[in-house]
Amino acid sequence: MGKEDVGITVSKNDDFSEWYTQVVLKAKLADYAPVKGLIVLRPDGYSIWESLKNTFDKKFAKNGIRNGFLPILIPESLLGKEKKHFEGFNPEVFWVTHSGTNKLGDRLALRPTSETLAYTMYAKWIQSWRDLPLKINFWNTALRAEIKATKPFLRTSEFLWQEGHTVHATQEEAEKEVMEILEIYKHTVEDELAIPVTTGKKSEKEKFVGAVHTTTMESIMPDGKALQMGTSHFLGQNFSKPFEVKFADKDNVEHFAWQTSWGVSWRLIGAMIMVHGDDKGLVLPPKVAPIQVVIVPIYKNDEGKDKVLPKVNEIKENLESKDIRVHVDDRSELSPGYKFNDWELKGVPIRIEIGPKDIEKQSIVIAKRYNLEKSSLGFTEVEKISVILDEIQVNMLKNAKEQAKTITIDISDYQEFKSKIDKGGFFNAPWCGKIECEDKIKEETGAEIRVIPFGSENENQKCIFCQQKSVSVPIFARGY
RNA sequence: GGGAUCGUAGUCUAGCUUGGUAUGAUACUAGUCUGGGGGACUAGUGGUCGCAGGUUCAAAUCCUGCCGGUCCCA
Repeated sequence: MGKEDVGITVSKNDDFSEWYTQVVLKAKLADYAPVKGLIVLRPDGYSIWESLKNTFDKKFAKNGIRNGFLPILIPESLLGKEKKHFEGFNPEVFWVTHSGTNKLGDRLALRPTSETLAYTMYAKWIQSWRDLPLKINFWNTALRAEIKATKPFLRTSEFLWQEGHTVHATQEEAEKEVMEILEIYKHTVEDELAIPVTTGKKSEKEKFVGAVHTTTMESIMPDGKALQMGTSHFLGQNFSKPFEVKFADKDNVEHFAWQTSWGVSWRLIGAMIMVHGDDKGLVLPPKVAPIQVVIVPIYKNDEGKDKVLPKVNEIKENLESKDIRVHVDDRSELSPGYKFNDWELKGVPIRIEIGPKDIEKQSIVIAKRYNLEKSSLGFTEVEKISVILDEIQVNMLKNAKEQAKTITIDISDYQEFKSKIDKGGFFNAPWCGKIECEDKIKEETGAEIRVIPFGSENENQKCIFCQQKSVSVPIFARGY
């Protein structure tokens, strides 16, 4: 492998798809498993997931949500209990048909999602209004067969996610929960991953099968395609009726409960790679970076080593005492230049260089990954690094917002829309609310309604397709 | 769902048309010199040529099926 093969060999602009795959593999976030459509998450990838998980757990807990765990197998009879829901998932369900050599009577599904199983249990656990609300979140994996067009983190047959399932006594309370979750999602993605999102509702056509309505957060990727970052569904009584999730109210009258479900997956990691990465590789937001600061010591001989290393360790301990995740790259067989490139490929937010010259000058060299800027910092100013990490986090979100803005387009002329769609982007286009127009637009342009942003209701414009009075201005885009 | 294309050491690759037991680079190991942006030299290690059948005296090479990767169109 020559110099040109160690790092990323294509430019993000020239071949986005290839670039993405190389970043995932070469930054060692994940690798392909022996079975088609499945990937193995490596420690650096899993660490990012764990970081997100920790943040979500804290926020969920504040909302009164606790974690539980569901088994992976669901009997066919249960899965089929809510008919629409079943039809929606059926093509991509993996089935277990045998135990050893014995054929099973009732096939078992590898969960594509757990509504049916969770609500079977909920029906047993809920009798009275005193049992409500019931709010449980499950960290697990879901399995949905992806036969073609698989992509690490974005389209895989098994993916890590969380699915939350709540039960409420009233519709209002359930709808409020849906929105609170969406807010948690939005803030977590923006604050931790530095990715701006647009929140709103899915159209009838695009909503979760089985939901009354689906709220979503969508982001635009640098190649102009939209990515669904997470959804929060209001299920109404669509599941509580077939699954008999009932409770006796204060007046002792039995009611079907109101439910929600919601989830985000490791797709968020894919989004982070796409939004922030560059031609040198991954760029990690400090908050989720497994290593936030890497120190590369530089010396020529033992004499230099004796001068440099004590300072390196001192700075390392100093930073660790401030809860900064630090790593010293003391590999002796590699040149400093190699290490610089290596850590840039892996996306570490800050690199510190300390060599004999720095010892003399009583300063260190700092290189920021996200903008590749180098500067120096006096020994006495080392504690500023935690502030710099915060600045990087903020600036990354700011940059991502600007990037998103440049590929978001207000449009009202259909011909113009058609001519521009191939380049990708978020298109804000007025719509009459009819599924016929939505279908036609998708058929002719490949673009679908990704999200009807909150507050985009608008009756003063004309539908971009049929020219009739608009009801809202959704975001149309081609998606992942 | 339809089509195309690829698979040889950790990685990239030559060889395949015209069958004769695999080429080079890099990585890896050891040593010496090096070290502030992908270092140099020397000596080594590493391969059931994706898998399974078939044709043949002989298969990386020809044939069939399967597995896996990638891309294009619906």
